[in-house]
Amino acid sequence: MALHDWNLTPEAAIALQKRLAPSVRREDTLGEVGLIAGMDIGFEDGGETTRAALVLLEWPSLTLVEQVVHREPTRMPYVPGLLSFREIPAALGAFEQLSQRPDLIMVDGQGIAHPRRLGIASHLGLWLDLPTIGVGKSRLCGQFGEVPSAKGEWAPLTDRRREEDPSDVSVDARGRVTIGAVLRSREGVKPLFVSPGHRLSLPTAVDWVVRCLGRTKLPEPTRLADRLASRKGEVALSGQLSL
DNA sequence: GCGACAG
DNA sequence: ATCTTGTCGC
Repeated sequence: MALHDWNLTPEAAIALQKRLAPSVRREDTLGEVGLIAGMDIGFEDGGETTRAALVLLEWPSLTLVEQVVHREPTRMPYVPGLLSFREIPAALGAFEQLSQRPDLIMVDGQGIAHPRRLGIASHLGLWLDLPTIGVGKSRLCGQFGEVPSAKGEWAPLTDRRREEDPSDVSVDARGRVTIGAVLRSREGVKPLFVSPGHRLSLPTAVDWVVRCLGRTKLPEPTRLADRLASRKGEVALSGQLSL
């Protein structure tokens, strides 16, 4: 299927997610990490234009080495659970302009913390066959208790087991599985929802997000991508170090 | 049938 | 996500 054939009905999109979800890898397959990408989407013209922003940071300096913005007409509406079909086409357009392949990608949105375990981070990871982490600012599904107040600590995000979950996942006494972490990325601020996208485990996903944290709520990769996607013009070259 | 609902 | 002014705090 071509990139632009994603003119699916909600039913077809859901069927596709169920078919793809089993291919998502939740084990660590990370190699040496030297480049980390951050991806986010923004909109213009009241939503008619989709703007994909991509930043590439060098690890461990977290120095910005490349940034890309790609614009194209919006072709799908926002539907909870089907976000990837609306945003991935533009994201891929941005990746085509990137001169280097990242070793890890942090995406604004959920990974497997999704009703069918295929949030935008997982879907993008599958498509690019690269390790991805979902870094959401709010919850899509799942339940969680009180989140510790110290930076770096987190509470598990759990959900009832779904057919899309692997046969070997650990299920608790109540038939629930852990799909992500509600992370305190900064004291006194609403927590982040971190979940594995593709090719890495939850502990590893949380580790990388924490390692990329500065003084702000969002880790550097998505913080810079966020800024590039929201503000107009390309504003990331300098004045990036908030560490 | 009644809520919940990434960006 | 985006539309928007002022305001609180480091």
